[in-house]
Amino acid sequence: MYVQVVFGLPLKGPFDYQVPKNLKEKIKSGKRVEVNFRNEIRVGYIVGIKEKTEIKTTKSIIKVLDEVSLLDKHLMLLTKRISDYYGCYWGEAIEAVFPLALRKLKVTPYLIEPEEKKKDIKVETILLHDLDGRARWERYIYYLKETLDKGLSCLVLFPDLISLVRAKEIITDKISCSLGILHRRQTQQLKEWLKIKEGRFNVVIGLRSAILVPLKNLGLIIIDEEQNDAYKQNQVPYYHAREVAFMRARIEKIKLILSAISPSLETMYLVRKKKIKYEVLYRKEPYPKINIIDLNELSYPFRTKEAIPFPLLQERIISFLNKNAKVLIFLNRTGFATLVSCRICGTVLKCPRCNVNLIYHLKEKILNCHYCNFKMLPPQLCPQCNSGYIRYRGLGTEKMESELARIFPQAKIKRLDSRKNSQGQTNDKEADIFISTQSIIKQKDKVFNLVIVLGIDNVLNRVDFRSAEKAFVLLLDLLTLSKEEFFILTCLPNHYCFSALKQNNPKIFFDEELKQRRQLEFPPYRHLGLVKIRGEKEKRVDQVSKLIFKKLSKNRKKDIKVISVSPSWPAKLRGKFWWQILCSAKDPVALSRFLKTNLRKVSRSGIILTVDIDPL
DNA sequence: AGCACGCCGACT
DNA sequence: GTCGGCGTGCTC
Repeated sequence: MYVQVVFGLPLKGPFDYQVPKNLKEKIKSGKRVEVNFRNEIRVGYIVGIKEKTEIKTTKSIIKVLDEVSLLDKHLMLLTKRISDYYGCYWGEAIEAVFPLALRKLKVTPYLIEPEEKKKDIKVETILLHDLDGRARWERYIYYLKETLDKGLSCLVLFPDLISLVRAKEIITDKISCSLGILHRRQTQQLKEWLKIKEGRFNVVIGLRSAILVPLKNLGLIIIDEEQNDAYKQNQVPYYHAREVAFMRARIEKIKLILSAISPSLETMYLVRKKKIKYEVLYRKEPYPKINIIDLNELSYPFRTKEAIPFPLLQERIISFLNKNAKVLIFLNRTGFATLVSCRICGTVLKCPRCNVNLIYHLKEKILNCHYCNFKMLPPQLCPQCNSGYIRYRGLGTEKMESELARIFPQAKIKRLDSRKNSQGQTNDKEADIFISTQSIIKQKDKVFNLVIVLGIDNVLNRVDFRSAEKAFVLLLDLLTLSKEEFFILTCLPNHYCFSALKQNNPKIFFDEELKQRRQLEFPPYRHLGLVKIRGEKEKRVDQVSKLIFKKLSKNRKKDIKVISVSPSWPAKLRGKFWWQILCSAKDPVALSRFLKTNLRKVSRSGIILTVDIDPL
């Protein structure tokens, strides 16, 4: 008797191992085994059992690590699908299911598992378009109760810890159930995971990786804020939890609910094709008055990016301050100055490892790289020409804070930085003017009478086909935090993002954006595959990238497009040079298969290659 | 991924 | 002659 074993390594397998007589009873697909692989003791995952093998010299299994199979047939199939879709190896996808402790040689005890129940569920996918921002919970509770009443269990995913903590409170308060919580940073992760495996919970909530929990008798999956980038895994297997949720719902034949204030184009496309149901939850409170300010019409100093056009807004801010109302100034850039340069020779201070502009932070009095976190003291003299005239230009939230303090000395001003926000601290409710970056959006309990959006053009002007989508998500999120008045300052006042917002009609945005995506043949009409090439030697990375591009172009099959080869942004990161090759196809499985077979034989010394299907 | 094997240039 | 960079192939 032999078992087929895969490993959490980029290897095509499976590998056959002999089963000693005394272990035969314990063998089951989905259990982990201790084996010798290349003279190393490793954890392997059993994916099959067979009587014979063509391999001449097989080794024996050393130990079976689990008393019960940790991957049932549903999860086994799911990991296979993930590996086909994202072009990783099966073992890598299987490993993503396990908490860190179980990827090592840790023994698990005998667990009593729940019996399989018959599922009496309407198999469907629904998008809840939550324009209110808070209305979704009523629907969540309805669907959760419906599923629990049928004796089935539910899995609910949230994009970040703040939402997860809030969800725990709401569910504990509104629903009688046994609630399990799973995320990668918790201390009791293994314990909780094994409890879930034992069927001790009928509702499990978690972050991205929870989409792979071994929860039996699943009847419902909910993905909260489905458009959130946090659902995309940024390491192998690069999966997106929403996509995996579709796969899992299909395998388990269950209900899937997606929700968003501003849904992803991928999901909206499925709504338009009538593949999923669409339910709009309209805003309960009246909409704020929306003002789009055209910066082109302002006189010189206020038109530039680094000046704050407060003369224009001063009167509005003061009138709100007089009402004792709350003001939010949104600016998506932390730090004080975003451009530090020499007044004499023009040299801009850049990160030595990433070659991007260093940001000056006033509080810590340091220059900081926002990509690799490199830190240095600001030089007194220009490193290029030795002059003593260093200029601090560009606007960050810190400079905004000091400017506001100068203009509105009577107001209490609070700057919310992402570190504080992610801790979930909310003891700063008493300020008049809040200054914040993107991190404010997670704080659904905060509401502002006046919201002023600055620097949205930085998002719109990014070289990224999703830039409009990202800007629109941001604006709709901010709109749900806004009560009375909403200002956007932009040099692009005619952008369809703003028209859709102003007319309270997201359809305008989705129509235009989908039209453009169709013309460009970009997602959601096709799937992208991004090959990233990185290495220490700039010239070599450049050459290899172009070589791979040529090879891919030559070998490409019908339906597959090999679009471009170019340096990434940033082109240099942590001392390594980065290039990328972009490909697209209708069928993601064909795309990853094509890339896998063609990249296997490419020379790779001094070069690291990664493939990301559906990159964000 | 890591490691061994084997090919070819350059150099104590 | 051999040291070593790097392409190729294998791991049950």
